[in-house]
Amino acid sequence: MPDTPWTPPPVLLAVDLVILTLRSAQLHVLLVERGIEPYRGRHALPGGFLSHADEDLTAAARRELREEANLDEARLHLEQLGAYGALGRDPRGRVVSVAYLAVAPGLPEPEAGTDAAGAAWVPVHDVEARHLELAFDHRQILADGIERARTKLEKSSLAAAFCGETFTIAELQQVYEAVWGTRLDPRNFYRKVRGIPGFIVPAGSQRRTTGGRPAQLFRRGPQTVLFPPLNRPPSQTPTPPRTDP
Amino acid sequence: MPDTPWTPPPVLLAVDLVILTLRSAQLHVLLVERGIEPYRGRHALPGGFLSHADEDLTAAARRELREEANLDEARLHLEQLGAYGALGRDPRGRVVSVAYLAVAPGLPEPEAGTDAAGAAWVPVHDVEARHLELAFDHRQILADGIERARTKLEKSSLAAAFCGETFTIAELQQVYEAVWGTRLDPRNFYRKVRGIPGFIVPAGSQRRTTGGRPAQLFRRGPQTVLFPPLNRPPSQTPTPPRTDP
DNA sequence: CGAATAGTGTCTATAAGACATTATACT
DNA sequence: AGTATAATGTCTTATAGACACTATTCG
Repeated sequence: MPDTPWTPPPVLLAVDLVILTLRSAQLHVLLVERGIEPYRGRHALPGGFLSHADEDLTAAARRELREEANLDEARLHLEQLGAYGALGRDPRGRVVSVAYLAVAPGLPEPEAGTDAAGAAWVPVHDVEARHLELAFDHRQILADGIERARTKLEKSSLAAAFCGETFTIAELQQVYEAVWGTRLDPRNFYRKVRGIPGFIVPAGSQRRTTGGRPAQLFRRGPQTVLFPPLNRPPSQTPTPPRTDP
Repeated sequence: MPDTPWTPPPVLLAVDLVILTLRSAQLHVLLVERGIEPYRGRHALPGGFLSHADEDLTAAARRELREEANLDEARLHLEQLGAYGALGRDPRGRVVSVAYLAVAPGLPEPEAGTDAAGAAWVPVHDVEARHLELAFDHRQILADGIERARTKLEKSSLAAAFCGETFTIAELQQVYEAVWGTRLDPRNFYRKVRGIPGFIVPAGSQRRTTGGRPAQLFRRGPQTVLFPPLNRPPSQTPTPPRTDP
């Protein structure tokens, strides 16, 4: 253990975003097409390097959210997924990525002519089924982000982040069904959701019509921790949690 | 969006470890006393900078585990907690720490004269109750590590990592009680644990005596995902999950 | 024997899942 | 009326929690 004046090796830090949303009852992720090498032409998660040494990790994530996805940073959920630092993950050299999970309410297609040009919402199924290959280790990062969302639906109010300011119970159910990939009984779901104190609160007795009886509108309540939890039905292929990126 | 040949700012990467174990039915964490500034004399999580640019994050964590804690890397649980990159967290400059959670079976005091000299097992309660202040943002990292352990006990076989190769049901129960900070009914616990397929398997009909009827010994089974889960009893102070480091 | 710890059983309250019915809008 | 969606109710079954008892070692 030498006492030499030794300087730790600098490493390049990047930020990558898994931005999830619901579009026509399907879970989508925002992907960009890479314009430069490496992986030119390949789809990738939006992200980039820290812009300057005094930029916070979260600030960098929010900046990418704004620049690459044209998303309002304020009104969406953002949490860290973890750091990805495997050796060969970036052919350019030693790059460690800190991945973030963002959840946004259903939004229109990213507009051409904006900074978000080249970005597009892609059904996550297309990636999971390997119809679409991603750059770097982004397939793994996306899988981790989806898995995080799946587990957090159970005990947190994350589902509301997929919805707008107000929403119906049926819309909320669609979130659970799309993210979990299961069908839920509307009657049991209704009873369960309304039985969780502080999860959702009636928003005036508004209504919204699509041909049947108008539905009550709700907004998210003060409670972020759900109790009792909404348990995900056991599936045939339980996704085992990843030990380490 | 300029096209100038711009180089992203390099950042120093460190690794910090939350090493948890059980000593006399109390949850302990391994802390070192800092010998140099900043925070000289203060207790801190074991950790350090990446030793060279070609070192994996996980490899660095394992190296610190070996050097600072003198722990056998092979036989313990290790998982990433996340990256901590707040701006003022290290007075020396721009340092981002990737934190890892390690769980070890009950072990003797770190021996003086080894690399682990200066390290000591400290009851986590002493830190939580602010009887002991930690360096940097290590109090937060520790809190996150404990919270991670608490949640993972429910649906993963992490509890077995606190035990030795073989263990009794009562020992396993002590793990849950110490980490969750609750009392559990031995009879219900026994029934529940044995009812989870693949969690624990009888290890020969060994025994171990402390004055009463000898207990069956078990070892961890093949199943890492627990179903049905062991639910943590609702507490008065539910720890809300942290959004972002 | 009595003390101490291990293991098993039984009852009850509560929650989950399946399923039927009523309510309120639309064309 | 007929159709579509929302909301509520009932029944059955599984699970969680409280609690009593038997079993096997020790001194």
